[in-house]
Amino acid sequence: MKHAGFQSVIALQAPETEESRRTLVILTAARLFRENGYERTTVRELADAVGLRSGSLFHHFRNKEEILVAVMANGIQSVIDAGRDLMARHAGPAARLEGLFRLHMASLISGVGGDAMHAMIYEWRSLSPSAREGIRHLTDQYEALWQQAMDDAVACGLLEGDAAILRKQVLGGMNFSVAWYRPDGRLGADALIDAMLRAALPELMSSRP
Amino acid sequence: MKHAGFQSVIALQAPETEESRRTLVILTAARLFRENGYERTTVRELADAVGLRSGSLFHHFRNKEEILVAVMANGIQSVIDAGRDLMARHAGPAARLEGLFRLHMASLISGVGGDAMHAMIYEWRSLSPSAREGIRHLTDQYEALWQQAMDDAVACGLLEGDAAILRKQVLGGMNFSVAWYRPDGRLGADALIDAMLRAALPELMSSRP
DNA sequence: GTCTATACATAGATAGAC
DNA sequence: GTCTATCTATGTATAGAC
Repeated sequence: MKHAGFQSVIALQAPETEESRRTLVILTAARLFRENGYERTTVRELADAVGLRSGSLFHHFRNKEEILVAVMANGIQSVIDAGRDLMARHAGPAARLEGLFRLHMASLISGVGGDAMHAMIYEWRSLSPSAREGIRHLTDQYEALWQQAMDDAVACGLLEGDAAILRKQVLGGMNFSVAWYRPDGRLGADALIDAMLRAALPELMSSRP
Repeated sequence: MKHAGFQSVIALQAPETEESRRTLVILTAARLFRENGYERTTVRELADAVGLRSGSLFHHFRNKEEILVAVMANGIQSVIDAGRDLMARHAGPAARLEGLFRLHMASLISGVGGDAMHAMIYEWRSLSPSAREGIRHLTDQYEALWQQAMDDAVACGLLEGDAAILRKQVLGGMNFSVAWYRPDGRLGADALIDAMLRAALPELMSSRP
């Protein structure tokens, strides 16, 4: 089969910039990693899924690990950005905590963001020590947002206990939902987020119906 | 290097039954899977770690997946057994919930049980559909224990909300601790379990110091 | 920037001697 | 029950033409 000719036609219709092609690979990789896991996803499968031959991937990425790093960095960075925006728009500890919670759950459930979060949760052991350090730097920033919100909530009496452990428990409970939540199950996305919020942080909801 | 002679000496000192050798492989595999992940652990590494040549493993297990299944089934079964024993010894919803919580955390933190739990959490996607079904049958039994305790706690007013979601949130928060807990960190094992219990189920602790 | 072709390593698994 | 030896397949990554 001739692939070059096919590619030319596509190029005429929608010229791909270097950046958009790279992004397509990253988003597709995130989806495949979620479906089959990083180790069981081959570069050939990924190449097929984006309409390339396997060798061509290595023009965009030095190796397979660099793709995983890009998937993770891409995903966590967008949640950090949204989280900072949220912290800037809301002042009270209750509103901030609830906002971060809903943002995190929405990221996990949504297709694009969820794929990247899934990789963050399940595939970090496949990173080399140096790559792990780079991703760690990003997750630290995200956790700092949560830590601040938790500290404020404890300081004003909204929550009780060890703020760091509370943060771990709440985030862990959310993250694990990627292992069991099914969009076609008993709860839809919105109902799930509400129910999870009530379960994890009932203090936030006690003044509501 | 001659291996047969070495094996003979060992056999004279400590004759290994079929069962104990199989158990050694399972426990060693659990540890290696935790350290390096199932996909990145080779049958050669596992064989080396138990003092065998790679081909010999396939006398005890049909294939690599069967080892993973044995690791998981072994681990979850021991927690189920301990959980049922606990439910039989305690009657009240509060004592049962706290008991299940401490049992689960202790299993996660302990070396042997923790390795198997780690595999349950991280490697279930490496199972074939049929193997996944078999393991699912076991996890269903374990979750049923929790569901019963949660239902009772909600029924008697100890907890509020959706019992199934509460269970998912609490178990998820615990399970995720394998990703961040370090025994040499700020909290020792006992302090961690107490802090996690306060964070996840503060209702159980409100009547205590 | 993509393709074709392939190098090179390593994986899981098997056969048969002992 | 374990070893030695090996098959076979599949993986990542590279080289060079276009």
